[in-house]
Amino acid sequence: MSDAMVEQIRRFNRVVTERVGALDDRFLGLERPLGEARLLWEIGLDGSEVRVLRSRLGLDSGYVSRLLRSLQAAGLIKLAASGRDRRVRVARLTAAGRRERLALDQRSDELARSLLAPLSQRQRQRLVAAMRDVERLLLCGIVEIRVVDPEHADAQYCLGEYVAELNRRSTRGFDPSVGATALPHEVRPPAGQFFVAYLHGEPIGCGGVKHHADTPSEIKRMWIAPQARGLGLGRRLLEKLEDCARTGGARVARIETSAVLTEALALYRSAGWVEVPPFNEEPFADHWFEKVLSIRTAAAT
Amino acid sequence: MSDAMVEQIRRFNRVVTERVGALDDRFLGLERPLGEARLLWEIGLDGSEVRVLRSRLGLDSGYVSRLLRSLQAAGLIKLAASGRDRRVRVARLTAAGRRERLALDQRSDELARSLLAPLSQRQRQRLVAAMRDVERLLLCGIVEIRVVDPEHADAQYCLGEYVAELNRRSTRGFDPSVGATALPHEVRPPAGQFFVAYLHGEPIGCGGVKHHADTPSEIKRMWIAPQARGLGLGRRLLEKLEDCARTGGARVARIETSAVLTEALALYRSAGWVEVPPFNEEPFADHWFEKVLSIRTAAAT
DNA sequence: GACATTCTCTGACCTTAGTCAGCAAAGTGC
DNA sequence: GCACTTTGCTGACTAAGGTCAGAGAATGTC
Repeated sequence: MSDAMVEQIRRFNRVVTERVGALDDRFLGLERPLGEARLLWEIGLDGSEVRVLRSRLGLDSGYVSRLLRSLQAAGLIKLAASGRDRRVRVARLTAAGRRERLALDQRSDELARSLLAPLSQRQRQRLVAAMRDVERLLLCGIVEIRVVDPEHADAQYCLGEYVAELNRRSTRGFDPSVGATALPHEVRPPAGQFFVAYLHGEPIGCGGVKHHADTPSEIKRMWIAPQARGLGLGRRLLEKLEDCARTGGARVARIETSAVLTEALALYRSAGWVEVPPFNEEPFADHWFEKVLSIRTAAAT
Repeated sequence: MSDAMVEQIRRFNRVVTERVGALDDRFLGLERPLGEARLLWEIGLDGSEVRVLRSRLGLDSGYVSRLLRSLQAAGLIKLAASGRDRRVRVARLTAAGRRERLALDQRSDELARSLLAPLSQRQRQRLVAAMRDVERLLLCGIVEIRVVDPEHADAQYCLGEYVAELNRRSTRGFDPSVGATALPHEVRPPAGQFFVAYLHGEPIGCGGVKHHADTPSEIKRMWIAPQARGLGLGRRLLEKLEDCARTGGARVARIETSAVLTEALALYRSAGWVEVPPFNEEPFADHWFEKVLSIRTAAAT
C-alpha cells in the first residue's frame, strides 16, 4: 500500500466531499433542516415504523420523536399506532409529504445531472464507469465475513439461494442431500466451519469447510449473491476458507463444482487450484480441484 | 444523459458519503470541533494570515476570530500582528499545534489505509485508478471559462506560462511579439475576445479569438496548465473559442501551432480541424488548420 | 396478577455552527 | 490632515443537531 495510493485517496476525498458531499447534504436540505429531510426520505412511500427509522439513521429516540412532530406539524406525515403492537408507531407520508419527497428526489437527480452537464458524452461515460468501480470496490471493502452456525437463518438463506441458483442454471437438478453433502454437523465445529459474508447486515455469500483427520479438507457450498459479483469478493471468501482449512491442520484442500458455475471455475483456476481426477462421486460435479495450502505470508484480512 | 447514469451517480454518492464522507469529516474531528480542526489544518506549518484563512474557508470574520481564540486558549496557535501591515494578524502553530495537525494528518492517512486494507493488490490499484478518474472528471466539471481582459493579471499569467512552455519545449525560441501576434487590443472587443479558465479561482488555461471582417477568425494562444491536462478541458475551451468566432460572424476559423505541442495537434485533428497549407508567416508554426463553423446544435455548456 | 421490558414521548439541557451590527485600530488616497 | 477602507474583535442572537433522565402506555413472562 504505497504513499501515492494514500495520497490519491485523500485528494479524492477532498474533491468528492467538496463537489458531491457538500451538495448532497445541503442541497438536499431544501427549506427543511437536513435531519427532517433525511427522515422524510427514509420513511418512504410505504411508511415505516418509528423504531426502524431510529435504527436505520442511528438517531436518539427523543430526537426522532421531535423531528417527527415537526414533520407532522408541517402536514407532511401522519403518525398512527401499529396494528400488531400498539406501542409501536408508524409514520406515513401524506399527499404533501409525498410531494416533498418527490421534490427531494428531483433535487438529487438535478445534482447528478449538474455533475454530468459540463462534460462531453465520452467523459460522462468515463465518469459513470469510474464511479461504478469506486462504489463496488468500496462496497467490497465493507463486506464482513463472519463464522456463523450452518443452521442460522442467514446461513440457511444463503444455502437456499445456492441450491436455487444451481437448479436454475443447470439442467440436471441438484439435491444437496445426495452425494458429497454439507450437513450442518459436518460444517460446524469441531468437524468444520461455516462462514457468511455480510454487506450492511444482509447475507450476500457463504461457504463451508469440512475438516478430515487424514484426507484433505473439503470446501463446500461456496456462493456469492449475483448482485455482489465482480467485486473480487469470491477471492476474499475463498482465501478465508483456505485459511480455515489450514488452521484446521490440512495441508491440502479439495473442492468440486459444476460446469455451469463458470465464475467459480475461473476463480479456482486463477487462485492456484489444480484440476484433478474425480475424488468423489458427487453426481452434480463436473470438475474436481485440489490446492496445496502453503504457509501464508503477510495476509490481507 | 441517461437515467442509468443519474442512478449510478446517486448510488455512488450514497456509498461514498457513507464510507468516505462521514469518516472524513467526523473522523477528522478528533476531540476538537470540525470547524477548529479545519482551521488548524488550514493554518499549515508556515502559518497564515487570518484574512487568508477566512477567504479560503469562506467563513465569517467574527466566527474565525472566535475559533482562533479557542485554538489559542488551547495552546495550539499563537497570534501576532503582521510585520508589513499591523492590522493583519498572522496565526502560527505552536509545537502542540503542530503535533495535533500531524495527528489529523495521520488520521486521514489511516482512513485511506482502512479503505485499501481489505482489498487485494489488484483491487487496490483499480480503486485508486477509478478514484483518480472520478476526481479529474469532477474537477473538469467545476472549471469555469470566463471572458477576461487580455491585460488582466490572470490573462497575463496564462500568456506568460504559454510562452515559457513553448520556449521550454521548442529549440527554436518563441517571441510572441513577432509573427502572427495576439496583442491585447487584437483579442479585446470589438476586435476579438480573450478567455481564461479557472479552477477554484486559479487561472489554469486561456485562449483568444481575433475576429476579421472578411478573412476567417483566428484562434490564438490556447493553453492549458500542465496539471490540468488530460481532463478534456482543451476540448471544452476550444469549443468555447469556436463559439466565440461563430458569434463574431465567422464561417471559418483558423489556427496555427508548433510541432512540439503534440497534445494540441491531436486535439485539433480530433475536433474536426483540417490541416491546410500555411496561411501566414508565423515563424514558430509548423501546422496550420482550418475548420468550417457549422451552426451548433444542442451544445453542452 | 406481579413484574420486567419495550416503545414512544417530553422537558431540560448542551455544543456546534453561523450571522449580524457595530467598534476601534491601522492603513490608503488625495 | 481628512475621508474612506480594510482588518479583526466583540457581544448578542439564532438554528440545528443532539443527549439524557424519566414518565406513561402496551406488551411479554413467570
